[in-house]
Amino acid sequence: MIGLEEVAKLARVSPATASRALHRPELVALRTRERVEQAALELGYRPNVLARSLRTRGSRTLGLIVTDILNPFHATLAKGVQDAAEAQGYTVLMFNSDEQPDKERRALETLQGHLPQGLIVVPTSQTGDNLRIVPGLPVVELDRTSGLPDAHSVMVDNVSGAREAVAHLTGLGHRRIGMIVGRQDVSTARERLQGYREALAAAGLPYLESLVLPGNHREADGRLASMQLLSQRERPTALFVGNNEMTVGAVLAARDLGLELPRDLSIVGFDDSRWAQTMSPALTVVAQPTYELGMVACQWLLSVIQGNPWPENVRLPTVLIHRSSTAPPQPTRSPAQAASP
Amino acid sequence: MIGLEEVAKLARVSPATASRALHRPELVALRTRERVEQAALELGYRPNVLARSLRTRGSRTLGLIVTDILNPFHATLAKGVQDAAEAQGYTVLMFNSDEQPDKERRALETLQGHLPQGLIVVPTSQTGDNLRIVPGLPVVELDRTSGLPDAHSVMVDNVSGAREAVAHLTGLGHRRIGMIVGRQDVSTARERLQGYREALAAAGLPYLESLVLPGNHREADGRLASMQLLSQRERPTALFVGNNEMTVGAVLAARDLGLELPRDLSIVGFDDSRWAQTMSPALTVVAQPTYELGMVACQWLLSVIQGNPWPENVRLPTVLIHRSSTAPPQPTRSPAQAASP
DNA sequence: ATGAAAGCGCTAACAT
DNA sequence: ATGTTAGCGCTTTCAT
Repeated sequence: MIGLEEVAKLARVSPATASRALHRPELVALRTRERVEQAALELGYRPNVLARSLRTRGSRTLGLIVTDILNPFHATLAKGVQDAAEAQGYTVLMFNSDEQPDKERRALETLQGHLPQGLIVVPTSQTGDNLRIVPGLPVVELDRTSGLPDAHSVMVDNVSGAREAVAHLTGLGHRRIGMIVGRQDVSTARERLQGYREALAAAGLPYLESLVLPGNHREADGRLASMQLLSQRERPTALFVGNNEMTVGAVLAARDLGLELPRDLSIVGFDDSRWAQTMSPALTVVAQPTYELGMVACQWLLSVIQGNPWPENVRLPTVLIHRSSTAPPQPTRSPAQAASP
Repeated sequence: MIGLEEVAKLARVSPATASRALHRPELVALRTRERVEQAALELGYRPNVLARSLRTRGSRTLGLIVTDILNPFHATLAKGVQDAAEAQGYTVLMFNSDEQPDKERRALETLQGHLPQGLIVVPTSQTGDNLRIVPGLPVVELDRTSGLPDAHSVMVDNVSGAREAVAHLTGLGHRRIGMIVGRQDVSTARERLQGYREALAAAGLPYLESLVLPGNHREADGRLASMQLLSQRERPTALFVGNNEMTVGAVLAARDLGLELPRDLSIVGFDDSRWAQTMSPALTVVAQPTYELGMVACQWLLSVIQGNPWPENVRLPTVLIHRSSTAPPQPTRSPAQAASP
């Protein structure tokens, strides 16, 4: 490997000067600087960031922990983070917690050894505890919040997004609206449920526990919960589903039950995706600015690392995209359609 | 930060002994070792991997460059790599080339400073050149090959996968089979085209250039190419599409043209996905062992890093999954159906 | 404006 | 079996 010493020798200066020439140009005479730059170029010099980090205790490295890299939503978040980091010359160490607090802990332990300068994390239920592994590290929580009182977070406005989605359904005339909701120890799930309740209240509809089924954010859970919900004697005419994966499950459940969208059932999902766009019928969804979410979180973190104060927590807006999976409920329903299996 | 020195002090040994106790246990008396371990635990000691790497010139770090992290195929590859690396205590630095040789080059430059011990790369067209940035680094090419004569690669058997797909179509009785093929500077595209030709030949069908349209691996290209292909006077009765993204485009094009699958058109895609599974009709595809691909590549690289010789290049098998988008061609076709727009 | 020297935290000779 | 010493490549005082 080409080291600074070789460069210095070729440029006939000391290693110290060579170092300064390359990243403190103002401290060095123009002519010497040019010589050093020339030498570096000639030798193909690449600074050893490990040595630099060790010395400066600043690694130009950020940690990123997402809960499921296979979920396109998270992949998009990650891309936003990476692009923002790269633009400022930072390297991202990405880990995957798979929603498991234990894997998150291990990721943090590994990460710590790399002396990251900041962390962006999509929290699990134990993030509050786990973060004690990296005391003093600037942390931005992404998409959800761990609930730590001094947490800094970049999220979408889940309450309003959910409210808008459900208001759309009530506006169409639906009065029995089911919800498949995520785990209540995840902040997004709590907030989306709240939006659902608010929209019902605004429409003068009662909140019925029997219409709200929990799922564990995965397709299979969404499918199971939807099956149950749609097999009730008096099944809902519309469904609001709390995340992208479970929405897939809901659509499949409807299909299994022979329900045609939107004639027999309206569905609104949370989070847009190509899948939602290309399904037939195309899905009405609450779209999130996913890429921006990641990018903003990263820019925000970098700004703090560079010494600026923490800004206020950020809430990006969602947009309801009206496609073809929602329609007014059937004016009349034959008993056959309400049959239980 | 807690350093080895603090641990050593608490355990009343020298830093050197503390270091040995923690990762060369056999060189240290059992009792001292226990004292050191205890001390490390008590203080929450985490080794500074930067310092370690600097000293040992071995960073326990691998580079991974994929061409599109938003493509679920690549996300799955990445997960396979990460899981395999983590299992052996290696950290993965992941980058995204977006199919741009230039971004690939920058990724390699950044990576080099981190002293990676190996690299896994999904090559772009310039990877051969770019790899000169990291001379001597063990490299595994994943999914595709750069064409370098001494490249080591982990791929699927594209020729046979494509051949099987097209043979399936000829077996159903199709005689006009179109193909949407990727860029010919990407090895997978070349190989899949070859499989297509072989299957046609085996069925005694001529290879018609007019039935083979190129696309740039993206949905939009697939859609455009399919539109053209399906608007021909005598349009194909079946389509073989060279990758997952373009298959989406092909399905949308068919939909736009009012063609019903599989009655008016059979489609086989390359690479399975949830989208392919949940589309209606569910898509017949050539499935790849994507996760295994990433995992094998990583295990392979690690084995080489640990001093073993390079194994033979690996070709994992594909599996044709027969779903509902393929059927025998219509026995008769009314002129109306073959109309051009 | 430049150089000499020290040291980031760790590990590997080399001693004992 | 353990301690002493040196040095990985870089940056940063402190001199000059």
